[in-house]
Amino acid sequence: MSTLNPRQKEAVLYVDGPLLVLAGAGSGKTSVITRKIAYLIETCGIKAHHIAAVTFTNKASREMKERVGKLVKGPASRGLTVSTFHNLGLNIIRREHKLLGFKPGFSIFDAQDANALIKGLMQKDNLEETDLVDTIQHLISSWKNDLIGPDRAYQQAQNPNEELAARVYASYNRSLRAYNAVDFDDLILIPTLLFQQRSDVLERWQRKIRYLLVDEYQDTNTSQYLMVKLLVGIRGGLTVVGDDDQSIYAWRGARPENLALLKTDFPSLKVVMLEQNYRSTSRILKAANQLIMNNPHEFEKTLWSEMGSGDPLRVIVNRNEDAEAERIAADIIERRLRLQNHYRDYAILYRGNHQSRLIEMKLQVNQIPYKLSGGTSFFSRAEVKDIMGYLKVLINPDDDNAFLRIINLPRREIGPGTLEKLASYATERKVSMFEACGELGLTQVLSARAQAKLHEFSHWLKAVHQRCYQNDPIEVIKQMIRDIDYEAWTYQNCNSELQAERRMANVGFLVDSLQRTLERLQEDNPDAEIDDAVTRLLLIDMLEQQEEDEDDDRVQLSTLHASKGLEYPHVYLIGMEEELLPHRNSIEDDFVEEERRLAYVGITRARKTLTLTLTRQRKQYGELIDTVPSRFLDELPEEDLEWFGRDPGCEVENKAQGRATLSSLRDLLK
DNA sequence: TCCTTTCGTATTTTT
DNA sequence: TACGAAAGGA
Repeated sequence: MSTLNPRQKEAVLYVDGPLLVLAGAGSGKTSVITRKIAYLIETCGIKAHHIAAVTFTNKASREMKERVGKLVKGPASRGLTVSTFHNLGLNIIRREHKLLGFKPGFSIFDAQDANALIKGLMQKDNLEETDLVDTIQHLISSWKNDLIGPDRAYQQAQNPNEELAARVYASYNRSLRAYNAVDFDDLILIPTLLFQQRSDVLERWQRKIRYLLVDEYQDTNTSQYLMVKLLVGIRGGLTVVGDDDQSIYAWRGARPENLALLKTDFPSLKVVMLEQNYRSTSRILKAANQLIMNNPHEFEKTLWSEMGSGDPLRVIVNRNEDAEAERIAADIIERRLRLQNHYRDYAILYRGNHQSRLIEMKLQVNQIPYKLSGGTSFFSRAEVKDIMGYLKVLINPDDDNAFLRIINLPRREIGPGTLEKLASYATERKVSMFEACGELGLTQVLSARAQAKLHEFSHWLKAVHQRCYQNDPIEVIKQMIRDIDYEAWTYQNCNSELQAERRMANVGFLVDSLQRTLERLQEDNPDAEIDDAVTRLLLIDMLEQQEEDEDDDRVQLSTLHASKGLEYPHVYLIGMEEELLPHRNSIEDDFVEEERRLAYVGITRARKTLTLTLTRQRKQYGELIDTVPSRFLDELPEEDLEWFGRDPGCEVENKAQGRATLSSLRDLLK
């Protein structure tokens, strides 16, 4: 407790009612949450299994678990819930699945699955507007986030497109039910609706969760907020931590106004402000403060630190994006040698993913190791989807979506014609496609050959399913992957041997993760079965875990969005131009405030130095465009900025200097 | 079924 | 310009 400042202490000690902690960037909010959990357990005598801490990402929840584990030793922390919103929702649905009418082992549809399902539904109804699939998917998701059901969506529809989307929404939900599946949004929506409708169930959960802590509160959407409100009830055992200035996810349904709403919903709300920053120099913070002052505020806050004033912020103007990338590469090489530090101390942040390409190229040329955040997530890789498809069907034979993915993979000579007939037969009989495979009525519609193929497949799968619940399930699954000779299939479908090897490594990693997940679940609950583990696995992004093992002295490349929550000694914020940051679409739609927060997030990632770069000309859609410096540059304190290449003349000199430094450094290294 | 060509489009992304 | 998706041909 002695390591906390007075504000932080106040936030930890206040347990008499609902509390809002407005935690500025780098103000030690994770410390506050973890210490508060320790305080609740050790001093307030609240049992760990009555406390839940909720985050948005797996990464955040993993970090929090780790830090609580260090503070609260031994069995006292047993039963503590630290999880993502979605994982909490999943747990609630699992526990209440009977009441909700789900069979155990229900599937979770990710965005891709949902997209495929919507497309399929529209094709089945002979709807022409297949180009609207993405729009409709997005609309359905926002409706779900706003707790609007298909009926109300239809009533509220403003135009024919929305009407169509509402109709698709209804059949989409029916299909999910038929498949014994839920989508990501349902993981929050379904428990929330259940709580609204069944006060007895709500009370049960309120008795279980007596104190709730929520991280990154500004990122909650309407259904998440309602879930929190219902769970907390009148008891008021609630601490939320958030920062309205770091709200950068409004475009995907986050409601930063939920922060202000708390005041209305909990009149006794206490507000604590954390303004001391432990990360950045005061020059960086001054710039951040001055920038964000241009946004309207519900809560005024000003960050300060005792880290010294530090270097001025550099602003480097380059001729074009090529020069920008080169300049940064040279700068990193030069600084690393001069400051005797590591590649991992540097981060390059940008607005759009495409901006990383040129940078990557120049880093490669200069042999600077780098790590790209984001990219395709582990679960969207084809090989992972394939095996997950098998696992899904194994634990939930009703999942037609997964069934269709794997039925002909590897080739089983079951073509589209057969599948179409099977599908319509299954729909007619109101059974899943897998179930339909074994039915006798198929003789009427299918050739003997096609039927034999289907039989063969369904028998085999049924056998695997049974063995899964009798013997060591992981061994059974490994055998299954050998049975289908997935390895041969992979090698056949890859361009290079290396690619195939990587894919098989991913498959191996998937199975290992499944095993670890199962073991972890069985520690808490010896009855846990393979279906628990598979469902759980769907919510974990293993890419993060995987990357941690690799050697990590690399320059970090990241979008501004993905950089939230992280920090680096030296940050380059590139592309400080109008139309890029703020992005042109945001300017048009008047969302500049969120773009400003995005810039704010970027600036506050930096600990020691911050370098802002821009170009005079940039290629846009193949055309060379004269750029305008970002308005955000004008909003920074001029006296703390050091410009390079602002006048056209000295920029040439700059470049020459950069080249010279670079080549002399190269010689030096040889 | 695979490969080529053409066409359209062009933030941010977690679960 | 540069990519991915969809369509068309072998």
